[in-house]
Amino acid sequence: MATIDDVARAAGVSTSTVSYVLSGRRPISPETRARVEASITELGYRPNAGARALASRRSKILALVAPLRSDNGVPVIMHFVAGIATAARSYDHDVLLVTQDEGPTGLARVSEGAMVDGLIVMDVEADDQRVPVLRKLGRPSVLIGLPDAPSGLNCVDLDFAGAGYEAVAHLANHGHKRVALVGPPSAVYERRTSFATRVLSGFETGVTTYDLTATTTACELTYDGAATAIAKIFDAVPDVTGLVVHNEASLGPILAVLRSSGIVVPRDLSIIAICPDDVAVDLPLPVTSIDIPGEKIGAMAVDMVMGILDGSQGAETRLLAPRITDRGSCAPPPER
Amino acid sequence: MATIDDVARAAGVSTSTVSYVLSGRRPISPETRARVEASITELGYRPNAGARALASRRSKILALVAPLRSDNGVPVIMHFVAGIATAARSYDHDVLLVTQDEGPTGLARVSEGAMVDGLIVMDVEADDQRVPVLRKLGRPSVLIGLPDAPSGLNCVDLDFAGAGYEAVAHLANHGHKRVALVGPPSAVYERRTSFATRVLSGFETGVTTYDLTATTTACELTYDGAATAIAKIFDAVPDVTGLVVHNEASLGPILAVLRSSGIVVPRDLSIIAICPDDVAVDLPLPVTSIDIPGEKIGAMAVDMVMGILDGSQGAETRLLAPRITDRGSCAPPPER
DNA sequence: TTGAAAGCGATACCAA
DNA sequence: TTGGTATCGCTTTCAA
Repeated sequence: MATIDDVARAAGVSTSTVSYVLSGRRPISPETRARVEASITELGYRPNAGARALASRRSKILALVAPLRSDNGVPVIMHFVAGIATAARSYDHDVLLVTQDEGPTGLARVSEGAMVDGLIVMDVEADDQRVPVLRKLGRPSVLIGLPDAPSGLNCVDLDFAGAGYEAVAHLANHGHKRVALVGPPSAVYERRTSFATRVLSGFETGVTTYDLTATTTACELTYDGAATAIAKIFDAVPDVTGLVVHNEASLGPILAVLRSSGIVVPRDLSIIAICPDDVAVDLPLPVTSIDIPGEKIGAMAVDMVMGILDGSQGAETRLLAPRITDRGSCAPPPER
Repeated sequence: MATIDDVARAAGVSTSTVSYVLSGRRPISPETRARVEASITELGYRPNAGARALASRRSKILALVAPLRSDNGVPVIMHFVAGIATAARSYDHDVLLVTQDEGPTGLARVSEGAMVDGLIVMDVEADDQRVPVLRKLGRPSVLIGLPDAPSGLNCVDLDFAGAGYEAVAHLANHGHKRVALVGPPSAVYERRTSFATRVLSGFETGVTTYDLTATTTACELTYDGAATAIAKIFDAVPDVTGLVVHNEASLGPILAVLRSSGIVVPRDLSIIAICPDDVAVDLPLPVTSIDIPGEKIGAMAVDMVMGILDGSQGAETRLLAPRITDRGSCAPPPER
């Protein structure tokens, strides 16, 4: 490969001039710039990433710590990753994938070796082990999610508590008195995954506010799991009329279970989901839902990291307001 | 951060000695090694990735070009990515995520800048634009999939043609005479995505070999899509008795459509799927399937890249033999 | 507006 | 078994 010196020689200028043409950090005369750019294309020159990182102390790489397990919506993860990857490229950065199961060690590894300029951490738990590590590292980082003690850290996410609340409110406003929450698999709760517990608390706030009768249950990602969850709910609140489903993967199975039980949506039971819009649409019956805008949140996370990197932004937490799209799966409860 | 010189000073040895302790490329006396290692832990030293990459011409990073769209199984992609990320770590390498939609440019960018040591490319098309680019780059690379002209390149994948064939054979051996293939969405065929066309051709070979009546159809990833596909099939081959489903996302919807049409599996219709095992299990009715072992294939891809990197391996293509797991969704066809 | 040269922090060759 | 040092390819300060 051609080096920056090759380019300089070919263009008849100094090395530094080529560097400045590339970075734009100082004015270059149009003629010089043209000659340099010509040589660059001619030689097919591409700066060496390692050398650049060494000299500039910037790798132009962001670490993304993503959960590659699938005990909880896979599509939604994809949306986040896609949003992050795309946004990173728009800042001329790349994304290094660090798997969740490397744990806190993974963060230290890529950060301390100066392999990455910043970190984005998904699937945050309430008492996340990585939070203290992140603080120590002192590198720009953004959490997607909301740990118990987010002070000094940057967080971005959907306002899941708000989403839980609004879902209940939506049902209550339709006149429902008995509602239930179908959440993610129990493992997600056991990890105290931030978004799961936040939806739960928002749901409970709503239930109290509107003075409803309610029950909640986890839901495993199998058809059996969906059937069990539904059975549990009807057991706990026999004449339940409204369902909040925060479990994209189980949405299809749940609808199937309901139909085969002769329960008609929304005549007998209203449903509102918290899931990506496309998931809510691609069902036998479109479901009213609160969108989880993964791509947007991912892009925001990148924006925030870049903001910290260029010093234009301090620690903050951004929670996106929940937005309901009515698809007709909620109606007034049946007369008793 | 501490540098290698800091460590050398602290341990009272030369820089090169520290380097050799780290790399193990030359014998070091136990005492020296101990002192150096002590200093390393004490200082919390971590080699600078950029400096190391520059000097050694090895970044210890592999590029993974993955499709972040979702017009075809998302879980299966996750499996591949997980397998690749995990295997890469076992070789002390990291994974840089390059999105599909950067196209051939993305490959050149990370490769020519020496950002990565090797590339793994997923979602390969028959006449993939990236194949010639890959050849030019001259960097170790492995395709997951099989392009039309794979010569000189390294490929690894499930033998999808074999899978298509074996699926048909499985049905034929149960006595079926009229079968159908439900494939991925039409967009996947239009891109001439390698795995889709290979299953198709294997299916057709099987049909010819066993002298069956058959039809094939794409299937969009919505419930409507599943219903349409089923309707089409029964339209083309009214008394079809065996189904090969190569579309993990539609498996659930298809089963739902069948049930609501009063078609009982496997009494009226036998089904064999080509999908990851876990998908075949987590259905209202477990389905006999040919596994797509994403993690394993991903790990093999990494093994191959590493093999090329250390010169122990040349260009080759590895196709994993299809393996059927019987879950009882295939039975002899109903008497007419 | 441009050039010269001193780093950046490792690796690995040449000596001893 | 160990040390000294040139080198990797770029950025950026200092000078002109």
